[in-house]
Amino acid sequence: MSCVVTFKEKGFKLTPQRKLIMDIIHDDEAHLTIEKIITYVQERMPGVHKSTIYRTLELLEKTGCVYKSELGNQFIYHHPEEGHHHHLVCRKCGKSIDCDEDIFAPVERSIGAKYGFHIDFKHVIMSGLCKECRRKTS
Amino acid sequence: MSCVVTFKEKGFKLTPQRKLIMDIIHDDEAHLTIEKIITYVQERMPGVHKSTIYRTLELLEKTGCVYKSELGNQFIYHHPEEGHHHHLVCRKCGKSIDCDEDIFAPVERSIGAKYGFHIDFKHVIMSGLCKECRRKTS
DNA sequence: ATTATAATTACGACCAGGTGCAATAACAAT
DNA sequence: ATTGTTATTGCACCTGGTCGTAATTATAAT
Repeated sequence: MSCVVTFKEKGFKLTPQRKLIMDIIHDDEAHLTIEKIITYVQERMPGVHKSTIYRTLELLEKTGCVYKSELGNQFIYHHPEEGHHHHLVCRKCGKSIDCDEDIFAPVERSIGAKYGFHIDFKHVIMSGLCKECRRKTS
Repeated sequence: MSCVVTFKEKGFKLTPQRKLIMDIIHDDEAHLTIEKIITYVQERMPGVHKSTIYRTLELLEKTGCVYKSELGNQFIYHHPEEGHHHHLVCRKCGKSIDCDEDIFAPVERSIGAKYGFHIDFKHVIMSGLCKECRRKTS
C-alpha cells in the first residue's frame, strides 16, 4: 500500500494498531462507520482503546491516507483510491445512488467568478427524494 | 408569529419553555448555536433542563418553525422567514460571506434530469479558500 | 544487540447530546 | 372554575467522542 510509505515518510511511526486500521479501511469496500471500525479493530486486536482509534483516524485523514465523508449524522471512512463520486440518498426509502463527480463544476465556476472563493466538492452526500418516492408522495 | 399558530394547529402544547425558545430564535438575527440558546433560555427562565431545549429544537425543526444548518462542526438555528442563502467560509482566515440562494439551481436541474432525484439545497455551508488566501498560499 | 529518545498508547476523566420514566402542567370539556 | 386526559417537563443516567498524562514501544544511532 502506497499510503504506508507516505505515512512513514512524513515521520509517523507505523504501529500495529495503525497498520490494522489501515488494513481494515483498505480491504473493506463498503462505507465504514466509526462503530464498525471500532468493532473490527477490537475483534482482531482486543484491548485497543477507542481513543487510539479516533486519533488514528484523524491522523490518517490529515495525511491523506483516508477520506472521511458525512452521511446524515454519521461519518464514513474510505480509501482515497476509490473513485471519487457523490451520493444521493433518499430520505423516504433510504435508497442511495452514486452521482457523477463533476456535477458541481458549474457551481464551482460561478462561486469562483462571483465571490472569488475556491470550493472543492468532494464526496458530497445529498439527501432528497428519489423518483419513486416523489411520485408516491405527491 | 405565524409559527405559533402552525404549532398549535398541529396539536402541540404551547408551554412557556417552548414560547421562550421560539422568541429567542425569532428575535435574534444572528446565527444561534445550541450553546447560546441554552445560555439565553436559562438566563431568562432558570431551571429549564437542557433536554427540554434539545427536544424543543428538534420538534420546532420538524414542524418547520425553525431551520437547522451545519457550520463546520456546529449546528446553527434560525427562523425560516430569514432570507435563504448559502455561506462561503474560508478555511484559512475564517472569513464568511453570504452566497446567492440559487447558485445550486444548475445542480438541482441536472440531478433531476440524470438521476430523477429531487434535492433542495438550503443553507449550505461551504468551506474553501477565499481570494486573498488563495493568492497568499499559491 | 543495546540503548536512547521521542512518538504513541491505554487509561481515566470529562463533556455534549440524547433517552426512559415518573411527576407535572396545558388544554378541552363540562 | 373544576376536572380529566394526555403531552411535556425535569431528573437521572447513558453513550460517543475528546483530552491530559504516565507508561510503553517503534525507530535510529551506536
